[in-house]
Amino acid sequence: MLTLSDPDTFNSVVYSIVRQIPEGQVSTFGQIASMMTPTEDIPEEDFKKLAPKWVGDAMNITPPGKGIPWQRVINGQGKISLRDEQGGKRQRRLLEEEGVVFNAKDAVDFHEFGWAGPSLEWLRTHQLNAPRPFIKKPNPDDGPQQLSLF
DNA sequence: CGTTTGACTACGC
DNA sequence: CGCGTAGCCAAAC
Repeated sequence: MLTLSDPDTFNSVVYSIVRQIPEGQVSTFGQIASMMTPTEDIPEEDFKKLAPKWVGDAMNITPPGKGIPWQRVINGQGKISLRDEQGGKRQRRLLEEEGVVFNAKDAVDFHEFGWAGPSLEWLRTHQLNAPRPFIKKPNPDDGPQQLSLF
């Protein structure tokens, strides 16, 4: 069983997930966190609140040169979370070089660039949950609103 | 040493 | 819809 309360273990799981994000797509801290299940030593409700922040912490100390596409992880608003201005510009540049587009609000449209998550096969072999899906924007022309996956 | 501060989010006002 | 807070914890002040 994974001991996700151990930061090193938690981070290694995060990195393994981030490595799956394809070029030109983005994930979020919350989406990555949603794939993980808390171990018994932490209440689930606490984990749900804290895991996204821990994912952010993991991104903050991403080991360089190991092929971890850290730039593809942004916040739930579709925006870059780096506080450091230089770092933020660098991340945006890296994403734009991959073809990711930022709108006028400096946000990425998940419906266009959001990652649907790893394959079910990969998730199963790594004992991870399917990620919380993005909610599709209801199109007024589509009649009654309905929630659909991605 | 005590305090502040984070690549976050969900939730309650 | 905006704003503050809780949740854990290590590192920097």
